[in-house]
Order: sequence, then structure tokens, then C-alpha cells
Amino acid sequence: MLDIKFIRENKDLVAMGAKKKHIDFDVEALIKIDDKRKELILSIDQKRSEQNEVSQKIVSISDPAQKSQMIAEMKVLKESLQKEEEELKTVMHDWQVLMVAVPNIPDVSVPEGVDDKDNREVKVWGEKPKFDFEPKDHIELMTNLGMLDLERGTKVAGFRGYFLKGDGVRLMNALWNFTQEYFYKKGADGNNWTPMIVPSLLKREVFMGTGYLPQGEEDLYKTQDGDYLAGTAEVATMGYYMDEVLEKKDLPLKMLSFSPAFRREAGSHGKDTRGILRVHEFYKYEQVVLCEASHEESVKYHEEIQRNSEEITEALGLHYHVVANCGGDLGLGQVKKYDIEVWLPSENTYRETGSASYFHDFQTRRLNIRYRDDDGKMKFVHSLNNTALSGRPLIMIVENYQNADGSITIPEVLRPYMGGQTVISKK
RNA sequence: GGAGGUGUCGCAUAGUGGUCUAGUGCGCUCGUCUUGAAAACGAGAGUGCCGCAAGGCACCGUGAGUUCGAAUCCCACCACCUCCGCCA
Repeated sequence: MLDIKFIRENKDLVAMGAKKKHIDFDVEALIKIDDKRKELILSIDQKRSEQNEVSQKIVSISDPAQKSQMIAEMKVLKESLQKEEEELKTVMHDWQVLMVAVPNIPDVSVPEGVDDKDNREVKVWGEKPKFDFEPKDHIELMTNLGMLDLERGTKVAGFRGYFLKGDGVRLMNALWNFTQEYFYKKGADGNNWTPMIVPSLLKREVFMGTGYLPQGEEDLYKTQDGDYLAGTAEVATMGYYMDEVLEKKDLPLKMLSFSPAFRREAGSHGKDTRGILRVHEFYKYEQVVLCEASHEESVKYHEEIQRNSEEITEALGLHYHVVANCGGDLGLGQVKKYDIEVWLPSENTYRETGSASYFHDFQTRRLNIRYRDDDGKMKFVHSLNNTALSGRPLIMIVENYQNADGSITIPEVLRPYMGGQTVISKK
């Protein structure tokens, strides 16, 4: 959500931003409703003021005739007050609906474009692996090595269901531990990341706050109690400080949150139907940062959390590139986003393993997360997030580190977490 | 799941229809006094909305009511606490 005052003063900017994101939004319609809102509030406040004043007087009046006269007058005032309050309620409803639909303004550095095909490559690291044999995909490799069971996965959990087992679990756990240690070591220079295990079953409110609702209803699983399952730990982590006033000295707050992630994948029925590249349920470590309300701070930490994911990917020895997402590929609240995409041999292309974005105060305004700045004013903090590690790097490792005999060499940095084991081969 | 209780300005409390636009204590800020500190004394201090301003309005868990007037009464919901049941 943006500040209505800001919208009023920068309506062209807001309109241009929406256009760059390829989102239809009528700024003029919002301003028109806001005019009505202001007009009603003014009138209601005046009437309440009068009511308060007369109510005070009624107490001290002893003449019964005069008293009932005043009460009668107040009854009339009350009626018109109620009418206007009713009207305001309707206006406020419409106003809110429009306000949560106002897209945040993308940064000038965001490339123009409609969808992910227009994303711009900004970095490449490493090289494509060369195989002197026909490389297999992760399904074949993992199934053969007893790391994955898709047949029983679908038997038990339905489409996109899977069991990870054996060395698949050990390798995955090694990745979790490696990631955790990576961020723990960052803490050594006072740059503290707080590890958290956060809930995934959350109230609707928090999804509204993070901007996943009301637009993304289809993508979320919903319970019969009206709660939703989160597709990322970002949601719960952002909700953690909802309705709180933070201390400036505690900023930035950096959180490394672990949680299961649930995705309906409603819009991607035909996509990635084989294997575990796209699943309904997986685990993920997410980086979430809350910082001071300045664009420079946001940019600084955006680069930092992006770099963290790059370093992890580099340590794993995976060839990747980074794209700056184009306007049309940005979410409603995002100002700018980088995707990190790792080379997947079986598809002969890069596939996303992480997504780093910043929001300015778009989310924190909805969630009401503030701090008092040095100038004494309350401000909404800025928020950012990025994947630290999801389940996908497991697939990338398996495919990129495969050997001719179908075994998998374990990346060096993970070996300490697997008892020094160097290769996963058929038992 | 059942029964009961509680939810007030950072914290603790007072307040059961009209000087409560919320009192008091602690804490906080500023000042007086003091070589300095403590103590004492005095003053001040919340958040949001509208407004150039003066000022006005809203906020006593949330929402919806009754009333000329609600922290106070009615209803629903939420959170927490205690006990019982169930499960781990």
C-alpha cells in the first residue's frame, strides 16, 4: 500500500508505475473517492464536535423543558450523523479495495517488458558442465540411487507428491546445515542473522499485509477455518513484527526463516509436470530484512541479500546467472527484483532457485511496522526478502554433479555435513 | 470440546451511563535545587485522521448495537489465564 497523500501528489508517477508493471489501475478514480472520503470525514467530525459540546451542556441544565428541547435537537443531529457515517462506511470500503490494489512504483533501473522473457541478464557465474556421456535428469538419477520415490509420492499425496529418502534426505539436510552455518558465520562480524522456524498456517490478515492477498487467492491453500497456507516463510516473518514500533538502534533486523512452503500452482497445470522442480509442498530458508526508511538502505540490503544467495550457489559450485526482472514480471508491491537461476542440464536452460526483492514501505504500511526516526517522526520500516535455499538446489546438484555411472559427486562444502562422504552411488 | 475468569495511555492499577476529552503509582523527558549524583519539587509527554494554521475528530482487545450522551449497558468475535476432558 502507498500513502494516499503520496498518491495524490504524485498521481502521474503512480500511473506510470502501474503501466510499467502492466497492471491496470485508475488513479483518477481513487482520487475521486478520496475526495468524497475527506468531505465526509470533515462533516462527520464537525457534527461530532457539536454533539460533544451539547452533551456537556445537557448535564448542567436543570430546567426540564429546556433539557428535553436540547435532547430533541440532538436526536435530529444524531440522525444525520448516522446517515453520513453509513455513507462513509460505503466510501471507505470502496476506498480500501482500490488502495490495496495500487501497485508500488518500480525502480528506474527495472527493465521494460511484459513477462519473464523480457528479464535482463545482469550476471553470469561459472560455466556449463561438460559431460562426455549422455547426462540423465534428476528423476532417473535420484530414483536409481534411492533418493526419491515419485510413484509412491503420487500414490500417497497425489499429483506432484514425492518422498525424499535415503541419501536424498542426507544431502538435503547437508544443504540446510550448510546454509545455516553460512549465515551463522556472517554473524561473527556483528552482522547478525536470527535463525527462525516460523509457522506456515497463518491468518488472512498477514497475507493481506505482505501483498499476497487479495490478488493471489487462487495460488493459496485455504483451510475451513479461514486460514491460509503460506508459500514462503516471508509471510510469517513479516507478520512477526506486525503492529509494533521498533527501536531504530535495532535496525536492520535480519531474519533467516525456515518453514514448509505450500503452493497450489493453480496457473501452471501443464508446466514442469515431471520430477520435483515444481511441487505443492517443500521446505525453504528465507532471508527477510527490515531496515530504515531510506531508498539507499533498501538498495544496499537488496544487493547484500542477493550476494548471500550468490555466494551460497558459488560455494556449491553451481553455474548460474542473475536476471533483473522486467516491469511486467514484478509483483504488486515489489520495487525491484533479481532472480538467480541455476543451470539445469536436463532442460539445457537456467531455472530459478531464488528471488530477491525489496518493497520500500509497501508491506510495512499494510502490516503497520514502524520505528521512531531521529527527527522524532514515526516511519514505516522498509522490507526486503530473498530465498536463502529452497529444495531446488538439490536437483541442480544431482544433475550437475552426475557421473557416467549414475553416481553423484558430493560438492566439497557439503561433505563435512555428510560424514566426509564424497560420492553417492548405488548401494 | 466443556466451565469460569480477565483484557484501560510503556508497566501496574482506579474507574459500572454525563466534571473520564480517562485518575493514581512506577518508569520516561525537561526544569528548579546541588560541586556532581540521588532525593525532593515543578512541568511535560501517546497514536492516527482532517486542516496553511487555529483547532477539531477518533482510539479504554475487535466488531456491531442501545442512548441526547458508553471505558461503563446488550450481543458477537478474538486473545490470555484457571479448572475438566481428549491427545501427545
